[in-house]
Amino acid sequence: MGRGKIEIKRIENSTNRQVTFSKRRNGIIKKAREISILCEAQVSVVIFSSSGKMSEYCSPSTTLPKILERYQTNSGEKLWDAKHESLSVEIERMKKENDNMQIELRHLKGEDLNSLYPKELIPIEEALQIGLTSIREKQMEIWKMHKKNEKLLEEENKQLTYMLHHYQLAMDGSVRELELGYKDKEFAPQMTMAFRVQPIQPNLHESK
Amino acid sequence: MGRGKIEIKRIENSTNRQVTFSKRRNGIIKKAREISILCEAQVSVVIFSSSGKMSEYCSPSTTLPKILERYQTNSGEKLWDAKHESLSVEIERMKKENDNMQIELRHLKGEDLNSLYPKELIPIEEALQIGLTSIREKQMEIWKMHKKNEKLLEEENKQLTYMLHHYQLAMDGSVRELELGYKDKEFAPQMTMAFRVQPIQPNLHESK
DNA sequence: ATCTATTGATAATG
DNA sequence: TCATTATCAATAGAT
Repeated sequence: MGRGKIEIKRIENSTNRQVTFSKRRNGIIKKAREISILCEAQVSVVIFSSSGKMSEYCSPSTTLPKILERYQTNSGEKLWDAKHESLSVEIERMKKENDNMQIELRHLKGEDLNSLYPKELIPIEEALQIGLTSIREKQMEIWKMHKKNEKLLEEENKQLTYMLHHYQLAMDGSVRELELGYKDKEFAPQMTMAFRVQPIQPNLHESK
Repeated sequence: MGRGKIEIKRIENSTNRQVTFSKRRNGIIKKAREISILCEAQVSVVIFSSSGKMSEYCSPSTTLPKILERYQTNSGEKLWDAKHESLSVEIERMKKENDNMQIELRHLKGEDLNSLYPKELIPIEEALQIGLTSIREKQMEIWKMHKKNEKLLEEENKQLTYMLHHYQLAMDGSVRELELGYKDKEFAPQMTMAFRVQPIQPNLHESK
């Protein structure tokens, strides 16, 4: 149909090809719309041009996903289920892993022990023993840290008390000097600064 | 095109509709094939007749899943990703659950304790203590069962020994009677049968 | 894009 | 469903 018959093979002229694509694409979509209406058919057409431009048609009575769903049940072909399958396998794998851990946890917590053979109790007991030892070591470690911290604070306290004492002596001196008529009031504060100590900041959470 | 123009609206005559469907479906698929070849287009056509019969065409250079993949990236529409997403969410959820259990297990085994606050050590210690108590109770229970079993076996032994003793006495009697000329040899075995006891069959795995 | 000669598709019919 | 064919629709090539 046209000014001449054309062979059905790739159109070499790029412009011609592009033009023919446009015309025929419109034709196909028009036909798809017509058969949808005339025959109550459900039609889906998806067309990509060689340049990558997409065109589509879908019967108004449906949607592409619905058509594809129907396609799958009808053809038995998997369009996207293949992708889903790998995910389902992954879920199955994790579920098993989950169950195993759940069971292990329950056993460690002393539950469901009847489902075990007597022999199987031994490694669990050992694990618990090791866990308990570790926990208690950790607690001991923390307790020691607290203790050490206390000691440091006590020492700091002692030092501060000592400083304070000197400061008071100095103040008393200043007051006396003031009373005696000394004019230079700058010395006393400078001296107290010299006695100041670095605050100790032990960190109880250093392990976190 | 045909012996008369037709209006584009539902064909009421069912037979006509069916025939027209067939013809036009072939026409569309032919056109799809042609544009594929002429213009290097990628085309997918899926048609369902009103009676549910499916026809499809897909360019030879591709497959329907590939076209749909391209459709999705091109249109941004989700064809199957909704399902895909829900599965991904499920996987994510399980992964988190998994991780939590993994951590709990490690803590119970005395690992990674540095990642905990001192306060958090206490419930773990308690859980371990409870677990250990349960395990040991279970072991004690099993031990008692063994013990009980032993006792039963011992008793059975004693009984059997007693029976054996009687049997031997009876045999001795028979022999003596035989020596004294008694003819009735049937009595002795019958007496031993009367002494037989039921075997005791304790089941050490009764808890499994 | 638009035009139009020509081929292609198909409605009606058998 | 299949074949025929008159008629309309699509479109190739030109503008």
